[in-house]
Formats: sequence, structure tokens, C-alpha cells
Amino acid sequence: MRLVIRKIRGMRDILPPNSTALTRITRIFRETASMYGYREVIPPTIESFELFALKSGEEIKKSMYVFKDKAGREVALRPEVTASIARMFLEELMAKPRPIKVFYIANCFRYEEPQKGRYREFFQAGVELIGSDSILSDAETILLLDEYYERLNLPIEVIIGNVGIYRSILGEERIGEEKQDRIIWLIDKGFLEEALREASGKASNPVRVKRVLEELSTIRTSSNYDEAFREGEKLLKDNYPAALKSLENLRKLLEMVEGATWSKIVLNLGFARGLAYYTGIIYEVKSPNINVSIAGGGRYDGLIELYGGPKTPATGFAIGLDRTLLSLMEAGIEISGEGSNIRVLIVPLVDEAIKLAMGILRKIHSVGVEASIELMGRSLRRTLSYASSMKYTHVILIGRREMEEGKVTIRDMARKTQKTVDTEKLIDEISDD
RNA sequence: GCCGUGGUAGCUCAGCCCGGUUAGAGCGCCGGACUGUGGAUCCGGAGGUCCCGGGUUCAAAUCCCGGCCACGGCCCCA
Repeated sequence: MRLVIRKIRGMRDILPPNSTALTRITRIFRETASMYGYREVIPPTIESFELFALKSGEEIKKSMYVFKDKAGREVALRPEVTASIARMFLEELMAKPRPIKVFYIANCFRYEEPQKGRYREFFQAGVELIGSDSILSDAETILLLDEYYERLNLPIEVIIGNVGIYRSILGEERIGEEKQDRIIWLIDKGFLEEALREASGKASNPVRVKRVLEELSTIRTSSNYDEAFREGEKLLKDNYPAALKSLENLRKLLEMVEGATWSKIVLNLGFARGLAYYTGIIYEVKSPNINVSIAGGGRYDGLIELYGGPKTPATGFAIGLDRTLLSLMEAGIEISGEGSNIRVLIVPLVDEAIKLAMGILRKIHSVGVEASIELMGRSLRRTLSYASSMKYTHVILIGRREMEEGKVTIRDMARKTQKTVDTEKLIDEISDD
């Protein structure tokens, strides 16, 4: 039979064992964020298109699900969650004591060509910390991110930089903010040449800015942080005092997290992230076995103001849950299931045993163990064959012989042994193992 | 948006180049051998608009064109 109606392009059905694995890494995120004092918020899937357009410009439209609802409002399926949280802050959280710490787990949508690790619907988990401009908040969120991946047992590297360094340099060269965004975007995309050309074209000291940007972009290390900072200082101290402060900030952050993390920390003075709203510390998580980033975040002190609110500092990150899972699988890391690993199949061999089987089913459930009743009405031989292929650990048989004695037969599938016991003693038999 | 490879049974695929009986295999599923005891074995069964549409032809799974979808890469991003 061929189905006429199929999945929409870019959409997935997520089935076991992937669905259980995804649920599990989601649960671990929820636990980790909660332990850091974050509380869950659930924003709507659909927002006004304006919310995303304001931040990223009109051209974002082509990579988004945008449509008019029945009342003619231009709406969008969220491509990310930070914008929703900023809106939520303005509408509902302004009066709360600072810092405001919220986390979310949400499906997001982007209308792009599907390929490995990329679907049109995907899952993100993230935190936002609003109201603190302290570098300590950046450090703590990085620690949270790091703890999450430690709990998953996934080796990662965290690349850390401070986009404030670039912004300060370009600012002191009297380059406007929009131009800054473009230059930073170019650097992030690896078009260093073009970025340098555009920067020196507008700068008050073209030769100097070109040299400094070029050299900054080469400073990257996972071991010798001190030397990297010394080089950075040398570049900035004479002409770019504000950039020097950003560098100092980055140094403080690194001192805070150094030695406290499970991840490999890569310091990258030339690091930029394309998203326009980042203003300070930025970071990205990479896993050695997959060459796209699996999480990213940073400080965005200007976003809330952009939405018409008061100038409010904020920092946070988003984790790509699908890519994290993909990375775990490619690394061959076991994502163990939850709960008891005992699974029981109850087999009534005669109709009169069905009521008893149902009672037993409920009794086993009450001690937190999985149990089901055999439903197919097939021969015992096939039933046992089925039970072993489905990895049941115990089979309970209730036939005429058992009924007469008020007992049940319980078979240990692994040991291939069985005994007939009083119905009351059943639970003890199962949990013995 | 662009490029490459593919689409035949629930799954993995053969057949296509070189058009020609009722389109095949392995695995899986259901059953029988075996009506109360296992992953084995043997036997049987169900399951196909050969992705869709058009064209060429006496004849198309097979050749041609268009579309859709999947996978991978570019771009972009998470």
C-alpha cells in the first residue's frame, strides 16, 4: 500500500530509540538548568513576524515560515527563541528581581534546504540571564553549558571570544553600528579580506585598523592564554582603550572558568558570531566528530532596547538538541534509557485468566515496573519467541494449572528457568534480580 | 537558491546500460510443522499504482522530458 500523503519536506517523524534519546537529553538539560536556578518558560510557537524582522532585517523572511493568519496578521513560526524571551521580558518580567533566569525547550522552524543535521523543524534548549552586566554571569552560563555536556559525557570544545573587542575598535575608528555588523558578519563567515577592505575604507586610520584586525584574527589558543592576552594587549593598548577593556573582560572570564570546566576551552581573540545582536562575550560549542557547531551563545546588551525597552544587559545560549544527539551517536556514546530494566509480559493462556492477568498487570505497575499483557492470541511457542525478541526479562504464565492452585508461573527469560509461585509472592520474585 | 547521487515489497537492495512471459532476493511480519515452553530448522502466506505526470514505442520498472521526495555538498545556520 502506498500512502498518498507524506511528511512535509524537512519534517521528521522521530521514533525509538531516537525519540527516547532526545527525551533523555532534554530531561538532562531541564535538570541542569534548574540546578543553576533557572525556571522554565514556554513561549508560543507563533510570533508576529515583526519580532524577528526587527532584529535581523527583512531578508530573514526567506529562511522563515511566514504567513498571514485568518485575520490578516503577518505571523511567523519562531526560528529561534531569544527574541520571544526579550518580548516576554518586556511584557511580563520587567518587575521581577534581577537577575532574571529563565530556560526553554522549544521546537524552532527554518525554511532552508534540509541536509545532515539540519531539518526545517528542530529542537533548541537554552537559557537567558537578564539584568546582569557582570562578567560573572557570562562565566556562570558557560559553566552551565559545560556541566550539561559533562553530564552527557560528550567531549566538546568551547570557543570563546569577545565581539566587544571588534566593536570597540570599529567604534573608535568612527564606523557606524550597521557597518560594524556587516564587518563582523564578514569576519564570522571567513571573508577576512573583504572585511578588512570594508573596515579600512571607512576608518579614520585605515592602515592601523587593517593591521590590528588582521593580527587579532590570528590569535587563537587552547593552552597558552597568557601569551595570547599579552599579544592582544600590545596591539590595543596605544590606540584602542575601549577594546583593551573588552580584552581585560575576556581575560577575567577565562580566569574564572579555567580549570573549572570539563570542556576544552579555546580562546579566540578573532572570534565573531554572525548574529547582529551580540555585544560582548561570545562562545560556540563544537564537537570533534561533527563539523558544525552544536551550541552557541553570548552577551546581547542591546536587544531589549531594540524592542523599545530600557537598556538592559543580558546573556544566554542556545543548544541545538538534534545536533547534540547526532554528535553523541556519531561518537558512539551510550544514551541509556530510564527506569527499571525489568520488562514483564503477562500471558493468560485461557480466557478465564484474563481478569487475573489484569490485576497482576496493575500490581506490577504499582512498583514501577513495566508490564504488558500478550494480546495476539498466538501459541505459547510464538509468544516466547516474541518475548525474547522484544527483550522481555520475565514472562508470567497463567493457565488452567496455575488457576487451579491460585498460583502463577514466572519465567526468567535470561536464565531460561521458571517457577510456580503464589500470586502474592510475585512481586518479590520479579524484584529479586 | 545552487550542485551531485538516488527513488522497485515494512526494511536493505538486484533487475534498468542493451525495452519483450504472471517483477525478484535477503531480512522482517503472520501462520503451519509443534493446541503449555525461546533466538534454530523446514514449509506456507500476506504484502508492489516499480515516486508522480507527460512523451517515444506494437510494447516502458527499463529510453527521453518535467515535477516531487530522500540523502550528501555549497550557501546559511543550530
